[in-house]
Amino acid sequence: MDAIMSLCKRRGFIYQASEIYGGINGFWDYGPLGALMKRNLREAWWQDMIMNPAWGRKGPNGEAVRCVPVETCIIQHPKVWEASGHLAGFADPMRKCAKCGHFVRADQYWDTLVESSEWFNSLIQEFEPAPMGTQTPGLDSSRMMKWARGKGKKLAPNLALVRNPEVTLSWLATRVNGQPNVPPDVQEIVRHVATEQLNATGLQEPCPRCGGELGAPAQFKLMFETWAGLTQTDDNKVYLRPETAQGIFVQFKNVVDTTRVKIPFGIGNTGKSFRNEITPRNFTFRSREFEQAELEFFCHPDESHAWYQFWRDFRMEWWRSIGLSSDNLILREHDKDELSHYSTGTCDVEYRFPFTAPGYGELEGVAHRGNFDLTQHQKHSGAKLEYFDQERGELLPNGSRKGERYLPHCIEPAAGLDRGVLALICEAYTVDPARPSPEFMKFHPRIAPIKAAVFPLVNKDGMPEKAEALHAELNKRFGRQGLIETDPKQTIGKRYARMDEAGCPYCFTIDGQTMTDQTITVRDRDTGSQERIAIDKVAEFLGEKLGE
RNA sequence: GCGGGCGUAGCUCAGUGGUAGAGCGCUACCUUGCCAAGGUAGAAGUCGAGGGUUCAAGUCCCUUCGCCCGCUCCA
Repeated sequence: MDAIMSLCKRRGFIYQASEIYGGINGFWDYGPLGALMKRNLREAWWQDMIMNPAWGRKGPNGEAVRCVPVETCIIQHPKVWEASGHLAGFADPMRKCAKCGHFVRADQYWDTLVESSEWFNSLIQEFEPAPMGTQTPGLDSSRMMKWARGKGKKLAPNLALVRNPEVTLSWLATRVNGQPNVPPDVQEIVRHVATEQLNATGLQEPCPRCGGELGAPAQFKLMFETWAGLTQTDDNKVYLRPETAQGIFVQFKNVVDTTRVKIPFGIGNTGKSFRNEITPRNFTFRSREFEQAELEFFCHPDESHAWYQFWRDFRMEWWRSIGLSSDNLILREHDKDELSHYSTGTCDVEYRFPFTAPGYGELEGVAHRGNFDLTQHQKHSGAKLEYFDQERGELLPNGSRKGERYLPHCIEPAAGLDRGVLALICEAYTVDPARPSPEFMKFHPRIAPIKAAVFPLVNKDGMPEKAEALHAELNKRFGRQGLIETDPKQTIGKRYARMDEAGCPYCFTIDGQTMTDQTITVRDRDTGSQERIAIDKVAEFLGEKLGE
């Protein structure tokens, strides 16, 4: 991975954001080649999902797949995120241990303690089992003292009971003798052993890991906040979207009402999203600002599972078609218990990145979302989002249908473009020590930022002029798709090697023979092999390779 | 947030408290007739940042930022 990151920097694929200021955690910029490559990926998605969805295939309903685009705002009405569940889901109250910095979800505190706290499970064995019909375990202060000085010291060094057993245990006699009829339960006992100075601090709750006292629950803000308006008041608070999908759901009705689309159809949206990841890591894989390419495909509930399978299979095939062809790419269906209650299927397209291996990292999620989102927005906004399907319902005497009103179900293939670029880079990166240029990038021609290069074999004898003419011709025809390079300087091997490292699939070289018979050599990046073709067939050759 | 590692030229990395280095790459010229060939010259550095110790700090100490790894988290 280090070698890949180093190449990314060296050749201008990916830079650290704000690098001259020391960088900023969780943000990355694309250099010239990276920006071209990402554009190629976005463009491929756009072509194959919006302009010519699923390569013109028929869907499970037997008709061509129809999709339209939208481009929605990063900032939406705050209620959008309330309705979608992000505001609640993205802000789990967490408690932080003052001693070791460990985080615990406040709502799962006791479960976490019982399930995963070593010291708690050790300490509890020092209690006598509670007699039948009571909540009170038998307590023995000398056993607890012994535990505090032995096991406790190792397992829970910051627990009050361990730091100061005499003081901490002093409550015990008072408490038990004072209220013999209301014996303490386990939670109360735990609070007491975490409390050194009852009068000063009140009862405390211990960290499941080290026993130190936990702070009050604090909101974890996973959404970026800002203010729409000049004053930073709660009234003006807005959020940067954590996913592009909600913009689609919110505009669903408008698209239906204004563009003559008919169910089933999809709405696509690409753009930046933002999440305050707790731990941005693994190069660009988990960034705080990232770009998504999402399609929300709306269909009748009865057809939804068939469409789910359709998109799941197509998306897998699509990633393969642009270069992720090895078995590093897998499709993982979520288990039944992993599914949301409204979903009948979700899968991830996953790639085995060098930093996840032997595991996999998610590239794209294909989710059956049911009508969850439209239901939520209908409820929160009060707007009617139902679709009136004139092709369904019982057959009327006049031959038309009565129609059916329903909330469509939705299949969501949601791809991460930055993760896509990263996977394509990892997949393309190849080292072959047998080659003169051992390090090279095997990009699919459709994705490659540099599409071709034209070289004079040597910089004299009319070759550079000839090369310049061919370069101009190719550039005119293919320059919109990507870079067409040319370079008359230095030895041919060096120029080939440079192109290999940038992932340029084809080099066309003018040599002495060109002068006499009007042929040039084509060098294939992956094999290094060469063939001669006529100079006036070069554009045709390249067009074919680029999939025109 | 914790623990570990790292941070010196575009890249990979040397550098013992005492003048800032190498290889590759890059630029120019020469040479060059198919795979990072050779020669000559050149440009390129806030030694991550800030503070401290010292006559003197890339080197020692403290703080901080970033990257990588392991925990933790991941709707």
